Amino acid sequence: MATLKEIARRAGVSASAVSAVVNGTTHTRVSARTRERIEAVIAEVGYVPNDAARALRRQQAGTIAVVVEGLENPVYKELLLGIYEAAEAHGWAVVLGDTAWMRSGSHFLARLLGQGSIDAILLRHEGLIDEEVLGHLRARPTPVMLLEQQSDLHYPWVAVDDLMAGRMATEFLLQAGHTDVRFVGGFDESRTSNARYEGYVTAMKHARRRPRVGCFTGFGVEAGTLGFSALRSGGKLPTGVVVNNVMSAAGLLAAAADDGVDVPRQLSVVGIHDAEIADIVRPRLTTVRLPMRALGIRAVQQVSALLEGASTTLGVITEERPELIVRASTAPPSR
Amino acid sequence: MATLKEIARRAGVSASAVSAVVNGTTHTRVSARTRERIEAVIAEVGYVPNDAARALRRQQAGTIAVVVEGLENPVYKELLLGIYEAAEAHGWAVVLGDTAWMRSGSHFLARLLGQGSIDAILLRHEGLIDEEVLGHLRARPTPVMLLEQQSDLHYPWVAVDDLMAGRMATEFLLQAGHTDVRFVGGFDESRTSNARYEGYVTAMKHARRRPRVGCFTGFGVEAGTLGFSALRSGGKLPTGVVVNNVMSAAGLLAAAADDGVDVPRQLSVVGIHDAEIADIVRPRLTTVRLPMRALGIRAVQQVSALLEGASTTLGVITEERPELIVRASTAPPSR
DNA sequence: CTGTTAGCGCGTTCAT
DNA sequence: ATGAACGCGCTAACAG
Repeated sequence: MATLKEIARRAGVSASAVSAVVNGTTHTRVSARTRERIEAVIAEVGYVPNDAARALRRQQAGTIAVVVEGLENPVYKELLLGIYEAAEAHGWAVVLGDTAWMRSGSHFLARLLGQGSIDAILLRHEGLIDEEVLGHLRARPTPVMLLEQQSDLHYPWVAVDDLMAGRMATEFLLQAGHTDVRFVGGFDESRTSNARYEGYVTAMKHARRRPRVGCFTGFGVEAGTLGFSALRSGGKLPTGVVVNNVMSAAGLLAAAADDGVDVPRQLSVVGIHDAEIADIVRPRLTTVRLPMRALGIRAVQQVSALLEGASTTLGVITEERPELIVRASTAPPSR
Repeated sequence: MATLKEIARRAGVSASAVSAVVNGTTHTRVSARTRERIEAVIAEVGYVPNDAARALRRQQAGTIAVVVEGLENPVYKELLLGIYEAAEAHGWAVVLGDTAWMRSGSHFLARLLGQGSIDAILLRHEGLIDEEVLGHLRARPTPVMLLEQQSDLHYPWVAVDDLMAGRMATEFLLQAGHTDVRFVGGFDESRTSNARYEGYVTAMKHARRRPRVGCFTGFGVEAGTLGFSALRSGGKLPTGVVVNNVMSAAGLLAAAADDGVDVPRQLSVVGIHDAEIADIVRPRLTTVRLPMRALGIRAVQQVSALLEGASTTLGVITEERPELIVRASTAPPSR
């Protein structure tokens, strides 16, 4: 490949002149004529700077990594969009990975841990990462920002208002006249689950209804089917249920259908998080949309500030609130 | 951060000795005693090699990029798993991106184009990428391997047997007694769509049934709803339909339900590609599972060979065949 | 068996 | 306005 030096040789100028043209630097000034010459040669040869050399010299790679748990989960679509947009605006490329890849000894982890190719890491996990891996990460100077999760390791974090989301979902059912509302799904070491559940409890207490202990069955679709079984086997079915995650809500819906339970006439379902799946299933799912795009943007801003040595002001973002999207899986109780 | 040189200084040895220990090289041999000293210092200081310097020196980054169109599509789950596993086995880290990020001028694209941080690119797109971007890519020496797509730019490619998949789906319906079977979804510049459609046509002709011109409505969920409308407005509804993509099939199912059409009694639906969604919707979708994991593994092997200067033997992989997964969206025709 | 040396490609300071 | 020289951190060939 053509190197900077090669371009300089061909254009009959020094390497620093080429560098100045490529980077628009003012340190080394160059006349309009030589600039044109250089640009012509660059275009002709198809020169592109070597990122490794640049990263080494500049001591930053211009790339941030985003690692999420369960990449195939559609709820990340908006988040990634926000991250990508903000990162580009800040001059960064973003690369993605799945937390499942962060195994001890993996090359993926090595890339995250080793300096020079990744400037910062945005990490979205559910508290299921190997402590050892987290320890490695902690030992490195690469800034890590947690998305939707807190850590006892005192990492900075940003999150949407999950408590509010849980509360909104519950209040919606309560206001529709439901009295027996349950909370299903999630994982008790997860901040999001706890916050959403807390929102549920808050809303119930506020309405002077007795909250029931949440049934934390996990995250995926199967968490919904499991959740439904739990409700089923727990005596009388409630008339309303708030599900921790839209995928689980879809699973619960499917289980209800298989069991002959009519949604929404016998059971109203609200899922937290909005995704395309909500419009695919029948009945369409009522959901609480979370401002994931805003979260992504905010995360990038924070990490940018962090990289520039700023102290971190973080936590729950407030620029945009969760939003209830009423579809067909909810109705007033039929009795 | 601690550098190699720093470790050498602290351990009172030369840099090359440290390098040898870190990399397990035999070029420079080192005694057990010094090795222990060095390892102790490394552990104490928490030294990790600088990837940028390594990449510059070795002239390879140890990272391959995978760029897919519509990252949120669940059909990539298996593919990415295969790629990740194979890449790790070959000593590579893999980073992901979405084709939507490959815009002219984006930093993401710059990282793909610039040498030193990415050794090879695995690209899965549907023929919708900017020609200009493709041109840039072509001008670079970084190997590009196309997944599930061919290109007029003579890139090497690998794909699963999409034709077979289309054929299997169609034959299944035919054998169940259907005579009016249609093909819906996809995009006429896409190799996958064309291959699957060709499979449909082949099966129909083989059964001496008249294939109908495919209705190429796109890829997503909306392609299914659009497809259903098209069938609806085209006179008598067929009794069976092969849908290009499982997401579109789910969309078609939803549209059918909204229209009061009973699946599978009035209409049998087979989706190509298997994904969790097939088990979420009701009725559950009959699908043709494609060996995406095998495809990912093969792609990595190919690109590895390519990087080592081998000539490329490629095309449709045969180590694993598509597989019909019968669920509840198909039945014999009711008349 | 060990240390010295010479770059990899680039960006920047300093001297011209 | 321009070029020479140095070093970022690492590896591999070579000398001891």
